[in-house]
Amino acid sequence: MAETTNKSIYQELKQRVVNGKYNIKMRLPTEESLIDEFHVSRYAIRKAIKQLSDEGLVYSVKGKGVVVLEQTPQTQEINLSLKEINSLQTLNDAEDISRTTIIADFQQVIVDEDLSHKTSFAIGIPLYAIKRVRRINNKNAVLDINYFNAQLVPDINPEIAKDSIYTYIKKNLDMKIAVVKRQLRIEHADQIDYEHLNLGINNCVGNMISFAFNDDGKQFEYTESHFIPDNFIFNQIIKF
Amino acid sequence: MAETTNKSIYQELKQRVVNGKYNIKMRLPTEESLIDEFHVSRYAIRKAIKQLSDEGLVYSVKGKGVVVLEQTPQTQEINLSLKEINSLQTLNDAEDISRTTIIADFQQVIVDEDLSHKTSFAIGIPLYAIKRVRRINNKNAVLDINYFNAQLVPDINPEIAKDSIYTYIKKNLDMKIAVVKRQLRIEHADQIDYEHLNLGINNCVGNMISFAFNDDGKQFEYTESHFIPDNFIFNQIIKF
DNA sequence: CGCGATTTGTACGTATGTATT
DNA sequence: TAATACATACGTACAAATCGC
Repeated sequence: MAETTNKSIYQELKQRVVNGKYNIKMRLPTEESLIDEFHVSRYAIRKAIKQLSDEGLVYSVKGKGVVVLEQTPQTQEINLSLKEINSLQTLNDAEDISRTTIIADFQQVIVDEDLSHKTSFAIGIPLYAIKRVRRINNKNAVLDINYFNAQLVPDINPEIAKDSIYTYIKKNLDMKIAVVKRQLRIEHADQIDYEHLNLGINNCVGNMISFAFNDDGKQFEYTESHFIPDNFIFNQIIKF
Repeated sequence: MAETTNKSIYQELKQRVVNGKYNIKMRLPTEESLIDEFHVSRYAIRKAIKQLSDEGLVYSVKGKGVVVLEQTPQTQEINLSLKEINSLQTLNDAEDISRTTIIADFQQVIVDEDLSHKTSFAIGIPLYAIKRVRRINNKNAVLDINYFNAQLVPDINPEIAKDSIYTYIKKNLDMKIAVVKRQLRIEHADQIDYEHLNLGINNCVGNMISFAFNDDGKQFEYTESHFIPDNFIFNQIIKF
Protein backbone atom coordinates (compact mmCIF):
# COMPACT_ATOMS: atom_id res chain seq x y z
CA MET A 1 0.00 0.00 0.00
CA ALA A 2 2.33 2.76 1.25
CA GLU A 3 5.36 3.58 -0.83
CA THR A 4 8.82 3.86 0.70
CA THR A 5 10.41 5.58 -2.26
CA ASN A 6 13.65 6.98 -0.88
CA LYS A 7 13.52 5.98 2.77
CA SER A 8 14.67 2.54 3.78
CA ILE A 9 12.23 0.11 5.27
CA TYR A 10 14.16 0.25 8.52
CA GLN A 11 13.80 4.02 8.73
CA GLU A 12 10.11 3.89 7.92
CA LEU A 13 9.41 1.26 10.57
CA LYS A 14 11.53 3.09 13.11
CA GLN A 15 9.58 6.26 12.54
CA ARG A 16 6.34 4.42 13.10
CA VAL A 17 7.62 3.07 16.39
CA VAL A 18 8.91 6.36 17.77
CA ASN A 19 5.81 8.20 16.55
CA GLY A 20 3.68 5.68 18.38
CA LYS A 21 1.93 4.39 15.27
CA TYR A 22 3.25 1.04 16.41
CA ASN A 23 3.18 1.02 20.22
CA ILE A 24 3.36 -1.07 23.35
CA LYS A 25 -0.34 -2.01 23.18
CA MET A 26 0.04 -3.78 19.88
CA ARG A 27 2.49 -5.78 17.87
CA LEU A 28 4.07 -4.92 14.56
CA PRO A 29 2.25 -6.18 11.48
CA THR A 30 3.33 -9.70 10.58
CA GLU A 31 6.26 -10.17 8.28
CA GLU A 32 3.78 -11.37 5.69
CA SER A 33 1.79 -8.14 5.68
CA LEU A 34 4.95 -5.99 5.66
CA ILE A 35 6.08 -7.97 2.62
CA ASP A 36 2.79 -7.08 0.96
CA GLU A 37 3.05 -3.45 1.95
CA PHE A 38 6.63 -2.83 0.88
CA HIS A 39 6.76 -5.27 -2.03
CA VAL A 40 10.05 -6.80 -0.94
CA SER A 41 11.20 -10.23 0.16
CA ARG A 42 10.90 -11.66 3.63
CA TYR A 43 14.67 -11.34 3.88
CA ALA A 44 14.49 -7.55 3.53
CA ILE A 45 11.73 -7.21 6.11
CA ARG A 46 13.54 -9.39 8.62
CA LYS A 47 16.72 -7.40 8.11
CA ALA A 48 14.93 -4.14 8.92
CA ILE A 49 13.30 -5.64 12.01
CA LYS A 50 16.64 -7.01 13.19
CA GLN A 51 18.05 -3.51 13.07
CA LEU A 52 15.20 -2.18 15.21
CA SER A 53 15.74 -5.09 17.53
CA ASP A 54 19.48 -4.37 17.83
CA GLU A 55 18.59 -0.83 18.88
CA GLY A 56 16.30 -2.11 21.60
CA LEU A 57 13.10 -0.73 20.12
CA VAL A 58 11.35 -4.03 19.42
CA TYR A 59 11.67 -7.70 20.26
CA SER A 60 10.67 -10.67 18.13
CA VAL A 61 8.91 -13.63 19.73
CA LYS A 62 8.55 -16.89 17.89
CA GLY A 63 4.92 -17.85 17.34
CA LYS A 64 3.73 -14.48 18.59
CA GLY A 65 5.05 -11.54 16.64
CA VAL A 66 7.23 -8.47 17.03
CA VAL A 67 6.63 -6.59 20.25
CA VAL A 68 7.27 -2.88 20.80
CA LEU A 69 9.24 -2.19 24.00
CA GLU A 70 8.23 0.50 26.48
CA GLN A 71 10.35 3.52 25.79
CA THR A 72 12.88 4.67 28.35
CA PRO A 73 13.82 8.33 28.46
CA GLN A 74 17.32 8.97 27.20
CA THR A 75 19.82 10.78 29.37
CA GLN A 76 21.30 14.10 28.45
CA GLU A 77 24.89 13.45 29.36
CA ILE A 78 27.72 12.59 27.06
CA ASN A 79 26.30 9.41 25.74
CA LEU A 80 28.64 6.94 24.15
CA SER A 81 27.55 3.83 22.40
CA LEU A 82 31.04 2.39 22.94
CA LYS A 83 31.74 2.27 19.24
CA GLU A 84 32.43 5.97 19.15
CA ILE A 85 34.79 6.81 21.97
CA ASN A 86 37.79 5.78 19.91
CA SER A 87 37.67 8.91 17.87
CA LEU A 88 36.07 11.41 20.16
CA GLN A 89 35.64 13.29 16.91
CA THR A 90 32.10 12.07 16.58
CA LEU A 91 31.04 13.79 19.76
CA ASN A 92 32.04 17.04 18.22
CA ASP A 93 29.84 16.63 15.20
CA ALA A 94 26.77 15.22 16.92
CA GLU A 95 26.51 17.42 19.95
CA ASP A 96 27.85 20.89 20.35
CA ILE A 97 30.61 20.21 22.80
CA SER A 98 33.84 22.12 22.88
CA ARG A 99 36.77 19.82 22.37
CA THR A 100 40.52 20.24 22.23
CA THR A 101 43.39 17.81 22.06
CA ILE A 102 46.68 18.46 23.83
CA ILE A 103 49.74 16.39 23.00
CA ALA A 104 51.35 15.60 26.35
CA ASP A 105 54.00 13.23 25.05
CA PHE A 106 55.21 11.84 21.73
CA GLN A 107 58.03 9.37 21.29
CA GLN A 108 59.18 6.20 19.59
CA VAL A 109 59.97 3.12 21.65
CA ILE A 110 60.85 -0.52 21.17
CA VAL A 111 58.72 -3.15 22.88
CA ASP A 112 60.47 -4.73 25.86
CA GLU A 113 59.24 -7.56 28.02
CA ASP A 114 57.13 -5.41 30.34
CA LEU A 115 55.51 -3.50 27.52
CA SER A 116 54.91 -6.71 25.62
CA HIS A 117 53.11 -8.19 28.57
CA LYS A 118 50.90 -5.15 28.89
CA THR A 119 50.18 -4.41 25.25
CA SER A 120 50.49 -7.92 23.77
CA PHE A 121 52.82 -6.59 21.07
CA ALA A 122 55.79 -8.86 20.38
CA ILE A 123 59.15 -7.89 21.89
CA GLY A 124 61.32 -5.83 19.55
CA ILE A 125 58.56 -4.15 17.56
CA PRO A 126 58.95 -0.37 17.14
CA LEU A 127 56.05 1.68 18.42
CA TYR A 128 54.85 5.22 18.51
CA ALA A 129 54.02 6.03 22.14
CA ILE A 130 51.71 9.00 22.46
CA LYS A 131 49.95 10.65 25.38
CA ARG A 132 47.11 13.00 24.63
CA VAL A 133 44.70 14.92 26.82
CA ARG A 134 41.18 15.56 25.59
CA ARG A 135 39.57 18.69 26.89
CA ILE A 136 35.79 18.57 26.80
CA ASN A 137 33.75 21.52 27.99
CA ASN A 138 36.86 23.12 29.44
CA LYS A 139 37.72 20.09 31.53
CA ASN A 140 40.61 17.68 31.05
CA ALA A 141 38.29 14.72 30.66
CA VAL A 142 40.26 11.97 28.92
CA LEU A 143 43.91 10.91 28.95
CA ASP A 144 44.71 8.73 25.93
CA ILE A 145 47.82 6.59 26.11
CA ASN A 146 48.38 5.17 22.63
CA TYR A 147 50.85 2.67 21.27
CA PHE A 148 50.84 2.18 17.49
CA ASN A 149 52.87 -0.43 15.66
CA ALA A 150 55.17 1.81 13.63
CA GLN A 151 55.54 -0.78 10.89
CA LEU A 152 51.79 -0.92 10.30
CA VAL A 153 51.06 2.74 11.06
CA PRO A 154 54.14 4.61 9.85
CA ASP A 155 54.96 8.31 9.74
CA ILE A 156 52.79 9.56 12.56
CA ASN A 157 53.77 12.98 13.82
CA PRO A 158 52.42 15.35 16.47
CA GLU A 159 50.34 17.28 13.94
CA ILE A 160 48.55 14.12 12.90
CA ALA A 161 48.11 13.14 16.54
CA LYS A 162 46.61 16.52 17.31
CA ASP A 163 43.93 15.87 14.73
CA SER A 164 42.89 12.25 14.53
CA ILE A 165 45.10 9.24 13.95
CA TYR A 166 42.12 7.20 12.84
CA THR A 167 41.30 9.71 10.14
CA TYR A 168 44.94 9.58 9.06
CA ILE A 169 44.84 5.79 8.86
CA LYS A 170 41.67 5.78 6.82
CA LYS A 171 42.70 8.52 4.44
CA ASN A 172 46.39 7.94 3.94
CA LEU A 173 47.21 4.33 4.66
CA ASP A 174 46.30 1.29 2.67
CA MET A 175 45.12 -0.49 5.77
CA LYS A 176 41.65 -1.27 7.02
CA ILE A 177 40.55 -1.27 10.61
CA ALA A 178 38.76 -4.54 11.18
CA VAL A 179 38.11 -5.25 14.85
CA VAL A 180 38.62 -3.53 18.17
CA LYS A 181 38.54 -5.58 21.37
CA ARG A 182 37.73 -3.49 24.41
CA GLN A 183 38.00 -3.87 28.12
CA LEU A 184 36.49 -1.41 30.52
CA ARG A 185 37.47 -1.21 34.16
CA ILE A 186 37.59 1.18 37.07
CA GLU A 187 40.97 1.81 38.62
CA HIS A 188 42.49 3.81 41.40
CA ALA A 189 43.93 6.98 39.91
CA ASP A 190 47.63 6.99 39.16
CA GLN A 191 50.23 9.74 39.38
CA ILE A 192 49.85 10.42 35.68
CA ASP A 193 46.08 10.73 36.01
CA TYR A 194 46.38 13.38 38.71
CA GLU A 195 48.86 15.23 36.53
CA HIS A 196 46.69 15.43 33.45
CA LEU A 197 43.05 15.03 34.42
CA ASN A 198 40.62 17.28 36.27
CA LEU A 199 39.64 14.63 38.76
CA GLY A 200 38.28 16.99 41.40
CA ILE A 201 37.72 15.09 44.62
CA ASN A 202 37.64 11.72 42.86
CA ASN A 203 40.55 9.34 43.23
CA CYS A 204 39.50 6.85 40.54
CA VAL A 205 39.38 6.80 36.76
CA GLY A 206 37.68 4.73 34.15
CA ASN A 207 40.12 2.84 31.98
CA MET A 208 39.08 1.68 28.55
CA ILE A 209 41.70 -0.57 27.04
CA SER A 210 41.56 -1.15 23.29
CA PHE A 211 43.32 -3.72 21.13
CA ALA A 212 42.81 -2.84 17.47
CA PHE A 213 43.38 -5.17 14.51
CA ASN A 214 43.63 -4.61 10.77
CA ASP A 215 42.07 -6.80 8.11
CA ASP A 216 45.19 -8.96 7.95
CA GLY A 217 44.44 -9.95 11.54
CA LYS A 218 47.44 -8.04 12.90
CA GLN A 219 47.24 -5.90 16.01
CA PHE A 220 48.30 -2.35 15.14
CA GLU A 221 47.23 -0.50 18.31
CA TYR A 222 47.07 -0.75 22.06
CA THR A 223 45.42 2.14 23.83
CA GLU A 224 44.41 3.04 27.35
CA SER A 225 41.82 5.79 27.65
CA HIS A 226 41.64 7.09 31.20
CA PHE A 227 38.56 9.19 31.80
CA ILE A 228 37.12 11.11 34.71
CA PRO A 229 34.03 9.92 36.63
CA ASP A 230 30.51 11.28 36.21
CA ASN A 231 30.86 12.39 32.59
CA PHE A 232 30.55 9.32 30.45
CA ILE A 233 27.87 6.72 29.93
CA PHE A 234 28.27 3.45 28.11
CA ASN A 235 25.21 1.86 26.67
CA GLN A 236 24.52 -1.70 25.78
CA ILE A 237 21.53 -3.78 24.81
CA ILE A 238 21.31 -7.43 25.72
CA LYS A 239 18.82 -9.73 24.06
CA PHE A 240 17.75 -13.04 25.52
CA MET B 1 36.32 -35.08 4.26
CA ALA B 2 36.18 -34.74 8.05
CA GLU B 3 32.98 -35.66 9.83
CA THR B 4 31.45 -33.39 12.44
CA THR B 5 29.08 -35.99 13.90
CA ASN B 6 28.02 -34.52 17.20
CA LYS B 7 29.99 -31.31 17.37
CA SER B 8 28.60 -28.25 15.70
CA ILE B 9 30.43 -26.70 12.80
CA TYR B 10 31.03 -23.62 14.91
CA GLN B 11 32.72 -25.65 17.64
CA GLU B 12 34.87 -27.53 15.16
CA LEU B 13 36.03 -24.35 13.43
CA LYS B 14 36.67 -22.64 16.76
CA GLN B 15 38.83 -25.52 17.88
CA ARG B 16 40.86 -25.30 14.70
CA VAL B 17 41.44 -21.59 15.32
CA VAL B 18 42.49 -21.87 18.96
CA ASN B 19 44.63 -24.93 18.21
CA GLY B 20 46.40 -22.95 15.53
CA LYS B 21 45.36 -25.25 12.69
CA TYR B 22 43.94 -22.07 11.21
CA ASN B 23 46.23 -19.21 12.17
CA ILE B 24 47.25 -15.64 11.54
CA LYS B 25 49.51 -16.58 8.61
CA MET B 26 46.66 -18.00 6.58
CA ARG B 27 42.99 -17.53 5.95
CA LEU B 28 40.15 -19.90 6.65
CA PRO B 29 39.18 -22.22 3.80
CA THR B 30 36.64 -20.60 1.52
CA GLU B 31 32.97 -21.02 2.24
CA GLU B 32 32.82 -23.23 -0.82
CA SER B 33 35.36 -25.71 0.49
CA LEU B 34 33.80 -25.75 3.96
CA ILE B 35 30.47 -26.53 2.31
CA ASP B 36 32.14 -29.49 0.61
CA GLU B 37 33.81 -30.62 3.80
CA PHE B 38 30.81 -30.46 6.11
CA HIS B 39 28.13 -31.26 3.54
CA VAL B 40 25.86 -28.41 4.56
CA SER B 41 24.54 -25.28 2.92
CA ARG B 42 26.34 -22.01 2.58
CA TYR B 43 23.88 -20.62 5.11
CA ALA B 44 25.10 -23.01 7.79
CA ILE B 45 28.77 -22.26 7.13
CA ARG B 46 28.20 -18.53 7.19
CA LYS B 47 26.30 -18.84 10.45
CA ALA B 48 29.19 -20.64 12.11
CA ILE B 49 31.70 -18.11 10.84
CA LYS B 50 29.54 -15.25 12.05
CA GLN B 51 29.66 -16.73 15.52
CA LEU B 52 33.45 -16.87 15.44
CA SER B 53 33.45 -13.33 14.16
CA ASP B 54 31.18 -12.14 16.99
CA GLU B 55 33.68 -13.60 19.44
CA GLY B 56 36.51 -11.68 17.85
CA LEU B 57 38.41 -14.72 16.62
CA VAL B 58 38.11 -14.10 12.89
CA TYR B 59 37.09 -11.33 10.50
CA SER B 60 35.51 -11.66 7.07
CA VAL B 61 36.77 -9.51 4.23
CA LYS B 62 34.85 -9.27 1.00
CA GLY B 63 36.84 -10.53 -1.95
CA LYS B 64 39.63 -11.78 0.28
CA GLY B 65 38.47 -14.39 2.73
CA VAL B 66 38.12 -14.99 6.44
CA VAL B 67 41.13 -13.78 8.40
CA VAL B 68 42.28 -15.15 11.76
CA LEU B 69 43.01 -12.40 14.30
CA GLU B 70 46.15 -12.38 16.43
CA GLN B 71 45.25 -13.76 19.80
CA THR B 72 45.33 -11.55 22.85
CA PRO B 73 45.98 -13.11 26.23
CA GLN B 74 42.94 -13.15 28.44
CA THR B 75 43.09 -11.61 31.87
CA GLN B 76 42.59 -13.55 35.04
CA GLU B 77 40.33 -11.17 36.88
CA ILE B 78 36.61 -11.44 37.19
CA ASN B 79 35.76 -11.20 33.58
CA LEU B 80 32.27 -10.19 32.64
CA SER B 81 30.76 -10.19 29.21
CA LEU B 82 28.04 -7.83 30.42
CA LYS B 83 25.35 -10.41 29.74
CA GLU B 84 26.19 -12.26 32.92
CA ILE B 85 26.53 -9.76 35.73
CA ASN B 86 22.79 -9.70 36.19
CA SER B 87 22.82 -13.08 37.80
CA LEU B 88 26.25 -13.26 39.31
CA GLN B 89 25.36 -16.91 39.63
CA THR B 90 27.31 -17.76 36.54
CA LEU B 91 30.56 -16.61 38.05
CA ASN B 92 30.15 -19.23 40.66
CA ASP B 93 29.90 -22.06 38.21
CA ALA B 94 32.60 -21.07 35.81
CA GLU B 95 35.35 -19.95 38.14
CA ASP B 96 35.89 -21.05 41.69
CA ILE B 97 34.98 -17.89 43.48
CA SER B 98 33.35 -17.79 46.86
CA ARG B 99 30.11 -15.89 46.74
CA THR B 100 27.48 -14.91 49.28
CA THR B 101 24.43 -12.70 49.12
CA ILE B 102 23.33 -10.55 52.03
CA ILE B 103 19.88 -8.98 52.07
CA ALA B 104 20.40 -5.44 53.35
CA ASP B 105 16.87 -4.20 52.81
CA PHE B 106 13.55 -5.56 51.56
CA GLN B 107 10.35 -3.57 51.26
CA GLN B 108 7.38 -2.72 49.12
CA VAL B 109 6.92 0.81 47.82
CA ILE B 110 4.66 2.75 45.48
CA VAL B 111 6.27 4.74 42.68
CA ASP B 112 6.19 8.48 43.35
CA GLU B 113 7.34 11.24 41.06
CA ASP B 114 11.00 11.11 42.03
CA LEU B 115 11.20 7.35 41.76
CA SER B 116 9.35 7.44 38.45
CA HIS B 117 11.86 9.88 37.06
CA LYS B 118 14.74 7.70 38.13
CA THR B 119 13.40 4.26 37.27
CA SER B 120 11.04 5.18 34.42
CA PHE B 121 8.25 3.20 36.08
CA ALA B 122 4.86 4.94 35.95
CA ILE B 123 3.67 6.73 39.09
CA GLY B 124 1.47 4.57 41.30
CA ILE B 125 2.91 1.18 40.37
CA PRO B 126 3.72 -1.08 43.36
CA LEU B 127 7.32 -2.22 43.52
CA TYR B 128 9.54 -4.52 45.50
CA ALA B 129 12.55 -2.48 46.61
CA ILE B 130 15.50 -4.66 47.53
CA LYS B 131 19.06 -3.94 48.52
CA ARG B 132 21.53 -6.80 48.40
CA VAL B 133 25.25 -7.03 49.00
CA ARG B 134 27.30 -9.56 47.05
CA ARG B 135 30.35 -10.85 48.81
CA ILE B 136 32.99 -12.17 46.45
CA ASN B 137 36.25 -13.59 47.77
CA ASN B 138 35.42 -12.27 51.22
CA LYS B 139 34.93 -8.73 50.04
CA ASN B 140 31.69 -6.77 49.80
CA ALA B 141 32.07 -6.25 46.08
CA VAL B 142 28.64 -5.38 44.71
CA LEU B 143 25.64 -3.50 46.07
CA ASP B 144 22.50 -4.31 44.10
CA ILE B 145 19.58 -1.92 44.40
CA ASN B 146 16.62 -3.61 42.71
CA TYR B 147 13.14 -2.41 41.92
CA PHE B 148 10.74 -5.01 40.53
CA ASN B 149 7.23 -4.26 39.29
CA ALA B 150 5.18 -6.24 41.80
CA GLN B 151 2.37 -6.79 39.31
CA LEU B 152 4.67 -8.45 36.83
CA VAL B 153 6.98 -10.16 39.34
CA PRO B 154 4.70 -11.01 42.26
CA ASP B 155 5.38 -12.84 45.53
CA ILE B 156 9.07 -12.14 45.91
CA ASN B 157 10.35 -12.71 49.43
CA PRO B 158 13.73 -12.46 51.12
CA GLU B 159 14.43 -16.17 50.65
CA ILE B 160 13.98 -15.85 46.92
CA ALA B 161 16.09 -12.69 46.90
CA LYS B 162 18.86 -14.48 48.77
CA ASP B 163 19.02 -17.02 45.99
CA SER B 164 18.37 -15.53 42.56
CA ILE B 165 15.33 -13.57 41.48
CA TYR B 166 16.09 -14.33 37.85
CA THR B 167 16.01 -18.04 38.53
CA TYR B 168 12.70 -17.53 40.32
CA ILE B 169 11.29 -15.64 37.34
CA LYS B 170 12.39 -18.28 34.87
CA LYS B 171 11.22 -21.24 36.90
CA ASN B 172 8.03 -20.04 38.56
CA LEU B 173 6.57 -17.24 36.51
CA ASP B 174 4.95 -17.39 33.12
CA MET B 175 7.01 -14.46 31.93
CA LYS B 176 9.96 -14.29 29.61
CA ILE B 177 12.88 -11.94 29.94
CA ALA B 178 13.32 -10.34 26.55
CA VAL B 179 15.70 -7.38 26.62
CA VAL B 180 17.90 -5.59 29.12
CA LYS B 181 19.10 -2.06 28.38
CA ARG B 182 22.23 -1.17 30.29
CA GLN B 183 24.12 1.95 31.19
CA LEU B 184 27.51 1.87 32.77
CA ARG B 185 29.05 4.85 34.49
CA ILE B 186 31.53 5.81 37.15
CA GLU B 187 30.23 7.82 40.06
CA HIS B 188 31.52 9.36 43.23
CA ALA B 189 30.71 7.01 46.09
CA ASP B 190 27.59 7.73 48.08
CA GLN B 191 26.81 7.30 51.77
CA ILE B 192 25.15 3.97 51.06
CA ASP B 193 28.18 2.73 49.14
CA TYR B 194 30.51 3.45 52.05
CA GLU B 195 28.08 1.63 54.34
CA HIS B 196 27.92 -1.57 52.36
CA LEU B 197 30.97 -1.89 50.16
CA ASN B 198 34.63 -2.56 50.91
CA LEU B 199 35.86 0.44 49.00
CA GLY B 200 39.24 0.69 50.69
CA ILE B 201 40.87 3.97 49.81
CA ASN B 202 38.70 4.44 46.72
CA ASN B 203 35.96 7.05 46.74
CA CYS B 204 34.24 6.00 43.50
CA VAL B 205 32.06 3.11 42.40
CA GLY B 206 30.99 1.65 39.11
CA ASN B 207 27.27 1.91 38.55
CA MET B 208 25.59 -0.42 36.11
CA ILE B 209 21.99 0.58 35.59
CA SER B 210 19.66 -1.98 34.04
CA PHE B 211 16.19 -1.62 32.58
CA ALA B 212 14.71 -5.08 31.94
CA PHE B 213 11.72 -5.85 29.73
CA ASN B 214 9.53 -8.91 29.30
CA ASP B 215 8.32 -10.29 25.99
CA ASP B 216 5.18 -8.17 26.17
CA GLY B 217 7.48 -5.15 25.95
CA LYS B 218 6.79 -4.11 29.56
CA GLN B 219 9.55 -2.98 31.89
CA PHE B 220 9.57 -5.20 34.96
CA GLU B 221 12.86 -4.17 36.58
CA TYR B 222 15.09 -1.23 37.30
CA THR B 223 18.38 -2.05 38.98
CA GLU B 224 21.51 -0.22 40.00
CA SER B 225 24.55 -2.40 40.62
CA HIS B 226 27.24 -0.48 42.45
CA PHE B 227 30.59 -2.25 42.37
CA ILE B 228 34.04 -1.59 43.75
CA PRO B 229 36.99 -0.58 41.54
CA ASP B 230 39.76 -2.91 40.36
CA ASN B 231 37.74 -6.12 40.43
CA PHE B 232 35.59 -6.18 37.34
CA ILE B 233 36.31 -6.10 33.65
CA PHE B 234 33.76 -5.54 30.93
CA ASN B 235 34.53 -6.85 27.49
CA GLN B 236 33.23 -5.80 24.17
CA ILE B 237 34.07 -6.46 20.55
CA ILE B 238 33.50 -3.87 17.89
CA LYS B 239 33.52 -4.78 14.21
CA PHE B 240 34.02 -2.27 11.44
C1' DC C 1 -6.38 -30.56 27.30
C1' DG C 2 -5.53 -31.08 22.67
C1' DC C 3 -5.52 -29.47 18.01
C1' DG C 4 -5.24 -26.52 14.35
C1' DA C 5 -3.98 -21.78 12.71
C1' DT C 6 -0.75 -18.18 13.08
C1' DT C 7 3.82 -16.32 13.25
C1' DT C 8 8.69 -16.16 13.78
C1' DG C 9 13.10 -19.12 13.39
C1' DT C 10 16.12 -22.01 10.70
C1' DA C 11 17.84 -24.02 6.56
C1' DC C 12 18.58 -24.68 1.67
C1' DG C 13 19.33 -23.28 -3.20
C1' DT C 14 20.20 -19.79 -6.44
C1' DA C 15 21.38 -15.43 -8.51
C1' DT C 16 23.62 -11.16 -8.48
C1' DG C 17 26.58 -7.38 -6.34
C1' DT C 18 31.10 -5.80 -4.89
C1' DA C 19 35.77 -5.66 -3.06
C1' DT C 20 40.22 -8.00 -3.52
C1' DT C 21 43.92 -10.12 -5.90
C1' DT D 1 40.83 -7.30 -16.93
C1' DA D 2 39.52 -11.69 -15.23
C1' DA D 3 39.07 -14.77 -11.43
C1' DT D 4 38.14 -15.23 -6.64
C1' DA D 5 35.47 -14.82 -2.45
C1' DC D 6 32.45 -12.73 0.68
C1' DA D 7 27.81 -9.82 0.88
C1' DT D 8 23.15 -9.19 -0.27
C1' DA D 9 18.69 -10.52 -1.88
C1' DC D 10 14.92 -13.54 -3.28
C1' DG D 11 12.02 -17.65 -3.02
C1' DT D 12 10.77 -21.82 -0.79
C1' DA D 13 10.13 -25.35 2.76
C1' DC D 14 9.79 -26.89 7.22
C1' DA D 15 10.49 -26.46 12.41
C1' DA D 16 8.95 -24.57 16.70
C1' DA D 17 6.50 -21.53 19.77
C1' DT D 18 2.16 -19.21 20.72
C1' DC D 19 -2.72 -18.62 20.96
C1' DG D 20 -7.52 -19.39 20.54
C1' DC D 21 -11.15 -22.68 20.05
